[in-house]
Amino acid sequence: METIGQILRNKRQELGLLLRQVSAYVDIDQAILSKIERNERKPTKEMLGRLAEILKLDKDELLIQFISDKIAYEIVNEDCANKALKVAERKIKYLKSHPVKN
Amino acid sequence: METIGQILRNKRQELGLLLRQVSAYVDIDQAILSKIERNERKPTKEMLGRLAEILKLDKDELLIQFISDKIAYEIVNEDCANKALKVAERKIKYLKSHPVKN
DNA sequence: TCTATATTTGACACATACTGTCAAGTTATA
DNA sequence: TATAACTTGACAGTATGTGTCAAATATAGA
Repeated sequence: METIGQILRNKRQELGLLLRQVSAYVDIDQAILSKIERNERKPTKEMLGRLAEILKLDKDELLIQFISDKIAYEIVNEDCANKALKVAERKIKYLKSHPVKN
Repeated sequence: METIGQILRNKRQELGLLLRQVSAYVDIDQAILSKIERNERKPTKEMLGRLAEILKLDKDELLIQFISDKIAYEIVNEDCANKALKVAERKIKYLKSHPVKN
C-alpha cells in the first residue's frame, strides 16, 4: 500500500528526474518536495496538479490518493474508524443530493 | 440526516436541560456549547464524552457521528469523494494490520 | 408591554499549527 | 575524496483554532 509520497518518489525516480528539476517545475523549494515525498508535509492541490503533469501521473488518481491518505491518517487510530467511514459515506451522499442554499 | 450539533441540541431539549446546565457539567463556556450545537465549533473528545454522559447518549455512537461529520465536511466538495473514501477504507485496513514500529 | 431568562454573537488575547526560505548537515555516487 | 543529491532543522510570517467575556438578541411569562 503506497502513500502519496511514495508514489511521487517512485515515479520521479522511474523517470530519472531530480528533486531539483521537479521542484523547479512545480515552483516550490526542493526541501518542501523532499518532505512531501517522505510524507512530512502535505502538498497543496496546485502542487498535486503540477506534479501529476511532470510525473505523467493521472491527476484524479493522485487526488484520490491524497485525500484518502489524509483521511486514513486522521482516523486510523480510532476504534470506530470503519463505522465512521460508512456513516461519512451516507452523509456525503445525502449532502450531495441536498445542496445547501447560500 | 442529523449533524452532531443537531443531535446534541435535540437531546438536550428533550431532556429539558439548559445550555447553562450542560455546559457547567462539561466544564466549558456556554457560548462554546451554543456554537457546538450550531456546528460553528467542534467539540474535543473529552467534551464528547461528558456530553454523552449528561445527555444519556451512546459515547461510541456520538464519536462516530463526530468523526463522520468531520470527514464528510472535509471532502463533500470533491468530485472523487466516494472513491477516496473507498481507498481510505483499504488504507486503514492495511495500516491496522501492519502496525508501525516506533 | 415589561421583565427575566435563555441563547447568540463578536471581539479579544492566546496558543497551536502550517507556510516557504534558507543554510548547514548528511548521504550517495563516481 | 570530491561532487552532486538529498535531508534536516531553525526561522519568521501567516493562518487557524482556543477559551473568555460582555453585549446583543431572542424567548417566555406576568
